[in-house]
Amino acid sequence: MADTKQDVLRDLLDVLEELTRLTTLEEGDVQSFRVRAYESAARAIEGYPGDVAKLSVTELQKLEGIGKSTAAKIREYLDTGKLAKLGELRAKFPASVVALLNVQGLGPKGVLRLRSELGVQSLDDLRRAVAEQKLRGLKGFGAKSEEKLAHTLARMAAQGEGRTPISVALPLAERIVAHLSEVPGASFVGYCGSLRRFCETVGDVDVIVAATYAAPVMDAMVAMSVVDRVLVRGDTKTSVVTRRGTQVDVRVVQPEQLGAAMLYFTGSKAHNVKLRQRALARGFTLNEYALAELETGRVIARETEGAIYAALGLPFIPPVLREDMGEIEAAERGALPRQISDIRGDFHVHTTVSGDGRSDLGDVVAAARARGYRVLAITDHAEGTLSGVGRDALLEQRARIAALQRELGDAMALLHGVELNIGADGALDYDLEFRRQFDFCLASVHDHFDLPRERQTARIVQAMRDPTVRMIGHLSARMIGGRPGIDVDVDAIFDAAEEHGVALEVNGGLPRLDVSVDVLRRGRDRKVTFVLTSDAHHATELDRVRFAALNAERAGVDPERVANTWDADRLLAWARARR
DNA sequence: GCCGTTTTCGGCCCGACTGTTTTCAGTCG
Repeated sequence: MADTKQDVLRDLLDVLEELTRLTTLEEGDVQSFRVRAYESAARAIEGYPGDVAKLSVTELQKLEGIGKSTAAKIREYLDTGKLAKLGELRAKFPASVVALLNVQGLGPKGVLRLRSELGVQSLDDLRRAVAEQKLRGLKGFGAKSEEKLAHTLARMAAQGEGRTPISVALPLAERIVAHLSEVPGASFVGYCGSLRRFCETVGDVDVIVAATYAAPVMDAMVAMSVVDRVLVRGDTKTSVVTRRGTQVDVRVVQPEQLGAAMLYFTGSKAHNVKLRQRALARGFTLNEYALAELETGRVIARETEGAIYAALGLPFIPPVLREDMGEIEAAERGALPRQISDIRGDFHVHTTVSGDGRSDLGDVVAAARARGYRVLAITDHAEGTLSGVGRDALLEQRARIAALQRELGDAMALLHGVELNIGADGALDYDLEFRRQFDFCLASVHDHFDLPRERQTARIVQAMRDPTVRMIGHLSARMIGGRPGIDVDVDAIFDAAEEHGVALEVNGGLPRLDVSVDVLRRGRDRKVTFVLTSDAHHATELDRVRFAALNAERAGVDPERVANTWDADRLLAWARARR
């Protein structure tokens, strides 16, 4: 099977990333302008909604951040599948040397010195050199940095070099925020960083505290039971590592500087750099304390993010968009994507009828009512999965739902749905006649994750052809930080979704966030309907639909494409439609 | 390597913390 658009894009981004890392070593500087140029080129490619492979050198150069040289390299790679420059650099720096850049605390300068002075060519070499205490004699290193590296290497060996999945980071952050909020004098506590931007994995958790005195906050942080080790303990910044191995940075700022600090620590770095350049062009300078006049130092804005954006001539830009993928330019034009609000229903919810559901039907319905929903589809597992059930249990549930509907009246429409399992060859549970009796069917993959792309794509498209299927659940079936997604041709899925009028789920479960932001970005200009769901297995988990909304907003999906935001009549008509 | 309301050359965002320093380089975000 020929490479699809997504393969080409992924490969191209990989090439640019490798080029960036190799150039970092070549130049011995992460801040090298060449390095930064490659980084911004990658962002431009990532944010381009169309098919990059179709762009000529001239057209590529029109994308911001891509100039003559990088455009030519991109075209060279797309046309020949190779990049001469990359070959040169690979010859100079073997992959095992490049991997040393992953060691926290070790930058390009350190890597180059270790290599030239001690002949360190790999992580194993480094471990040996550290064990033999060879680093302490080296210029620029000492006993203390050697000890630190030993710690870092041990940590890497124990848990891999992985970033922390959002499903771990977000609850951790919320716990820390709650704890630090108790400290007297802390007027605001919140998390920032990539977590606030809702990235799927985070390198660390950034917590920001507004307080006049820092010491009590820092004391409270290092005293938390989740803390394993303290890395840094300064006046404004403290860094710890949790027992699970997640780094947490806590910064204390003066209350009046909160806006500037939030902006700064939320990032992304690229977004911040753009804002500072914008500030300079207006005779201002922007740092984590304030937006101020360059000449006089007079403070222009600092208390809120909104005030700083306003002073830079921009509307507030939601954190999830701050990736320097065109959001500043869009903000300038007044063309930021619309926010997703007024979610009127959920279409993927489990009850105790599923083996893995933990809340009774009545509790789930009450929770949905409390959220002001107008539509709720109950979708327990069909018999095709381990947690699934047979026909009798579902018929019993149907009767209960009918009874509950009589109590509810017009307040909320209850749909008796089911989550069908998509078999290896696309077969669905039960038979067509039985499936037709449901108000709402979604179909998802729960097994056979290793099939080749053609078969994965074919099985899902086959399921989409079934006249009862209204929505495909968690398309990739990935678990962030755990199981990789299945290999599927996303463009073919979009085509089938358009052809058959089948929606794609935006699953709000943090381990899933499926479809991913990448898929959402690529689908936002297609005529595909997306549906936000909680995939709740407990009544309290209905709230996860907000994560689905954040993911869709990250991708800049227009609310019109999101069925949940439609008015109740349209939404209900869509859910009940038959082919 | 990119880019142009001071520029096609000469700039390119900003600060904290650490360790090895005795005034600063490296790393990080």
